[in-house]
Amino acid sequence: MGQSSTGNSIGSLERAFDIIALLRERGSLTLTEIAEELGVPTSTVHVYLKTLEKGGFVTVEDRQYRNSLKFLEIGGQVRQQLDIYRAAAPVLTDIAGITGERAGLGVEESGKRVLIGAEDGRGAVSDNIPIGEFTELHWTGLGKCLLAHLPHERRESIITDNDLPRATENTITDPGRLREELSTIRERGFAVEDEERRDGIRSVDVPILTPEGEIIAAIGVTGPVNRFGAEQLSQYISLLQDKANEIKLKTVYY
Amino acid sequence: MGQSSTGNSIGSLERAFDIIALLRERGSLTLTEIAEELGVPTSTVHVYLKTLEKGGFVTVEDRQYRNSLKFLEIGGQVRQQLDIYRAAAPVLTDIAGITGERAGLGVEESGKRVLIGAEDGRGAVSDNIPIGEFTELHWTGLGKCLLAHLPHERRESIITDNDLPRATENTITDPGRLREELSTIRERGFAVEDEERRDGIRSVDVPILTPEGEIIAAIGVTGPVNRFGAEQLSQYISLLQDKANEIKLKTVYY
DNA sequence: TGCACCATCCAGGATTGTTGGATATCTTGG
DNA sequence: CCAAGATATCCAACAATCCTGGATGGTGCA
Repeated sequence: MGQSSTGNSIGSLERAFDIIALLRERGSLTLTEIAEELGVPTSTVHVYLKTLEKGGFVTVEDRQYRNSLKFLEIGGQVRQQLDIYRAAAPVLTDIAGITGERAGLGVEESGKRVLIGAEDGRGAVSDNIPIGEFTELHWTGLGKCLLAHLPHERRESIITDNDLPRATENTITDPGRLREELSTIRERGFAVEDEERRDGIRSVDVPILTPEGEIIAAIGVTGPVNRFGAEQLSQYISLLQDKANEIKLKTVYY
Repeated sequence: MGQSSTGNSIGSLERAFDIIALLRERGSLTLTEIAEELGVPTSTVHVYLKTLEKGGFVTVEDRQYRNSLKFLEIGGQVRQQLDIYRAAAPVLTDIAGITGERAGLGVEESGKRVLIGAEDGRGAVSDNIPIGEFTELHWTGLGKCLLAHLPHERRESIITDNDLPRATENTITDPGRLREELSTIRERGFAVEDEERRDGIRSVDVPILTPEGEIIAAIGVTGPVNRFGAEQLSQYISLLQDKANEIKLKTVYY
C-alpha cells in the first residue's frame, strides 16, 4: 500500500515525521485530534506518541501533545558545532552595536537560507528573531549571497527546480534576471535586498568565503527602508567587509 | 528480541533516535562509522539515514552525516509558541542592559531546567550562550526557582528519583537540605545560586507565577562572584521582581 | 451520579523492516 | 593513469514488527 518503490525508506519513521510536522504547525493537539487529522487509528497514534515522548521529542501536558524543547537543545548544539557560528556570533553583536540595526548570520542548507544567528541593535524593528528560520535563497540578501557563490551545478538546480516563488512585488522571480543579479553580487562583493521579501525592509549583505572561494556563510544588516539610503548602504558595506575579514581570520581552515 | 514488553513502543523509531543521539555527541560521522558504533549492518543504517535525510533531519556533506539545522528551526518555533517566551524575551534585554550581566530565562521540561532565552550585557563573561540547554534543576538558581514551585508530587519525585548529582563542591546533594532551601526560596521569593554549578559563578533568580501560584518560568542574572556581593544581590532582586511583574502583566492567562 | 469523550491495552494477521551479499562508486597509492 | 581497497547503494526473501479493531480503564462535565 502507498507509493512503495523498494524498501529504501522507513514508513514508521516517516509517519513519526508527519506527527512532528503536524504538531509543528498546530502548536499542540490531543491524541485523538492527531489521529483524525492524519487519518490513522488512535491506537496507532498512541504508540507513536508514547515512543516520541519516551525519546523526549514530544511532551504532554494536560492531554495536549506538543514538540518538546529537545529540538531547541539539539538545534543549539548543531549550531554550536558549526565553526562559522562560533567565529561569527560575537561579531554580530559588534555590528548591531555600531549600526543600531539587526545583524544576521546565515548559512545554506538543503537549498534554503538558514538564519543561525541574529542580534538586535538599539532601534532595530524588534519583532522576535526567528532563529533557525528557513527561507528561499532568492528572497533575502543573505540568501542571494549564498546562492551567488554556490557551485554552478547546485546553483542552477536551485534556480531551475522550484519555480522561484514570490514574496513581494520586488521579489526576483525571473531566472534570467536572477542570474544577472547573482553575477553582479559576485563582482561587487555584496548583495542588497530591496523589499524583495518584506515591504519596507532592506538589507545589505556580504559573503564569507574560504581562500578557495567556497561559500561558508553570509552576514548582513537589515532595517526599514528609510534608514537604508545610499549613504548608509556604502557605510554598512565597508563595515561588513571588515567584519567578514575579521571572521575569516578567526576561522580555521583545516 | 531485546527487553520487549508489549508492542507499546516502536523499535525503528528508537533506532532512529539512537542515530540522532550518536550524531549529536560525535558531531558528524560516516555511514560505516555509525553502523560500527551501533553494531548494526551498514545496509540497515543506510535506509535510516536516507529516510532521515529525506525528512530533513540529517544532512550529508562529503560523506559526513550530521544532524541538520531543522532541529534549530523546529526548536525555534516551539520556543516561539510559548507565551512566556514572547512576553519575557524583550525584558531580558532590558535586564542585561541595566545590570551589565547575563540575563536568563528558564522553564521546566521533563524534570530539567531548559534555558530558552539569554542576553549578555556589557561585561558578561561571554562564552557562547548554550541556548536550549537542559540542566539538573537543583544545580542552578533558575532551576531551584522552578523546582520550589512545582506541585508537591512532581517536586518530590524529582528530588527522590535521580540521586541529585553533583556539579561542584557547593551543589546541594542532600535531599533534606534541598527541601529546606526550596522552602526558603518560596518564602523569600528569590533564589541564589552560589557556585553550585560552576566555580566562581553566582546568580540571583525569581520565579514567574500565575495568580494561582502555578510556576511558569524563572528569570535571573548570572556573573562572576566578585561582581555578585550582598549589595548587588539586593539590587538585582528588586529589579528582577519588578521585571517579573512586568512580564506577568504581559502574559495572558486564558 | 451518569454520560460522553478520550487514552490505553491487547493479540492475531500481514505488511514492512531487516539483512547478507552483490554491485556501484569513490578514494588512495603506486 | 590504473589497480586495489574501502565505502555506499541496491536487492529480494524471510520473519519480526508494526498495525489495527475492539474492549477496558480513566477523566471531566452536566
